[in-house]
Amino acid sequence: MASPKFQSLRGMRDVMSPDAERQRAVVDVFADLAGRAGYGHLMSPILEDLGVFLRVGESTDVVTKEMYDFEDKDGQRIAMRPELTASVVRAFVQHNPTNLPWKIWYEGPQFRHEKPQAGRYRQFSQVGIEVLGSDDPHVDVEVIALGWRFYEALGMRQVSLLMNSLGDESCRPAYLEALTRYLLDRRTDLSERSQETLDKNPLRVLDSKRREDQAIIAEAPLMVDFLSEETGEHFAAVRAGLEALSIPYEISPRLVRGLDYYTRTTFEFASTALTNAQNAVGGGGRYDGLAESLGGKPTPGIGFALGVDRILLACDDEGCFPEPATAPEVMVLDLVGGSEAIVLTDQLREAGFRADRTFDGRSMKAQMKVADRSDAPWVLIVGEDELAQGQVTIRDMQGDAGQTTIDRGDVITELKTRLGA
RNA sequence: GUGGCUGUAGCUCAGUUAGGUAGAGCACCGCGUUGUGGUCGCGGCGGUCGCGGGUUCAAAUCCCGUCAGCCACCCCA
Repeated sequence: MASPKFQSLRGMRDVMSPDAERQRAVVDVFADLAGRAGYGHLMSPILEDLGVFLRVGESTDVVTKEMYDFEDKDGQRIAMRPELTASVVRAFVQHNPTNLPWKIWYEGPQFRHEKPQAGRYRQFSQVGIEVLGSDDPHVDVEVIALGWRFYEALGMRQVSLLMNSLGDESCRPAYLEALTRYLLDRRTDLSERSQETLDKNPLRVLDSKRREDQAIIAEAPLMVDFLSEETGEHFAAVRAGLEALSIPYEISPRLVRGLDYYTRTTFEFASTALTNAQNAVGGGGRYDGLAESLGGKPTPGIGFALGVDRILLACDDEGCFPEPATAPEVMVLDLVGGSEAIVLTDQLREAGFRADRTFDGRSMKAQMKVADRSDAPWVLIVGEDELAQGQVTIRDMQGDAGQTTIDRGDVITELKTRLGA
């Protein structure tokens, strides 16, 4: 009886070598950039109390329709995090750090029960930063600039930065009223879907891509025309900062982000190298009311999340950020069995070399093929003659040095010399 | 969640139109050197044709269902 075969769940995949090394390298680049900019690392749990996310978006699909949630063995309502900002703010409120602004970076998997597609997975990975405790527009600039520099560091060139301000409580209500009135007047001309959206969150009608909505959206009142003096100045200061850094951006007055908590500065990074609908490689914004809604003191905050999986797809299209090399520096061939090869390989690794070896006592020809495929530049051959003489043969696999037999005790220094040259 | 396209060896795919009982290239293994890779030659392993059911003397091929991937919508990273 054959046992049933299993496969990974829908929308979830095994990232295998060398893609996995590449993904980790992306995170390493980000960690370095964020660390040098004064951001500490936060590793928060993948599971949170369901309430953490219910607070952040009653009209967002991410929270209302796509969340993996369940009751655990104690009967507690648990969610697998669909995003990380809410977790970070929960951690901020819980630990109440006193040295503000609190700047952290993070990385890790998130879960959304969506219909999968290239660049859209049910388990996906993001890197991001959050800053809590300051509403200085220069914080906005720093955050956005860090995202921009990150794409640059990966070699991405086909990224555009879209900027908008969603206003705050001083001006958004007036705008919402104007927008709602405008849309209600044209309600029956809107798509069915948009009519539903209109009832829940009029702002979101603006990012409909349905044809029948486009004419109405094009004429709709814009938030940027309703910004209060203070909010308008804040936005202008952010823009001036980006200009001072020569970071190109585009004002996108209909940019509305999916999470409800955004206020004032919002932005999105879109890849023009990605031809499918999933072309957003990052996004973020301010959420000045979120800490309070999670039980903390009123605290301004801003951050972004960048999609690692989509970034790598964009890198494939742009031909940038290749997989890191994983080849060993030296391969050990074992023609004699016994313990000589395991000891030699262990010593090489202890000495700091990337060292691998062959197994299974196959023919020398077969072992040479394995060594060749490994791309190791040097091969060490442990054969009967060598063993008897206390020697090892070193062979050049890529250059024209051929092979020579050296004393067993000289292997480490000899390899250092050859790899150093 | 809605609609559409696709699913044959580890990988990329042909074969599906006109049902007759499975192929190529690459990869892998072995031989050509009784201790030597990359090129070349020869040989070989490998598939319940996504899965389940139906029609038929006969199904990779036709029908139904189901699962998965992809595309658009939606959503968003």
